[in-house]
Amino acid sequence: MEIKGTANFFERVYEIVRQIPEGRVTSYGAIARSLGAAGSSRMVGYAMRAAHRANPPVPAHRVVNRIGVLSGKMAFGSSTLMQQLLENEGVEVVDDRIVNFRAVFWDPQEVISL
DNA sequence: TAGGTGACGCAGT
DNA sequence: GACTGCGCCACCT
Repeated sequence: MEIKGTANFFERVYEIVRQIPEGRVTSYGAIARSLGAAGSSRMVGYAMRAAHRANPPVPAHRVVNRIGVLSGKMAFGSSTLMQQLLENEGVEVVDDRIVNFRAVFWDPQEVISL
């Protein structure tokens, strides 16, 4: 299914990211698939980089790459800020990588299938 | 107006 | 099983 009401690709990405529960994370690829743009995972990452421009701001720190690495921590201004935010939500992060990534992984399809 | 960039993911070797 | 290269498409300069 596709989300309607959101004309811009970026906003569609933000819509999904905003649905991520606290203490959970997801991957760019998962979001891309949810939007029907499986091959455009890069676009999701690019959208996240500009997430700070979104209104209201999206929890971009809950989005990581497919292996659970905080690839975009730099976009937060501080290399440790992203990790701090995740740990604050109960997500364990070691060496810029999420521990038990599979356990805290949240599939966007879960909401879309509503 | 046109080109380059980019928080990734997958297939092939 | 692990590593490298290519594709993808919207936004920014």
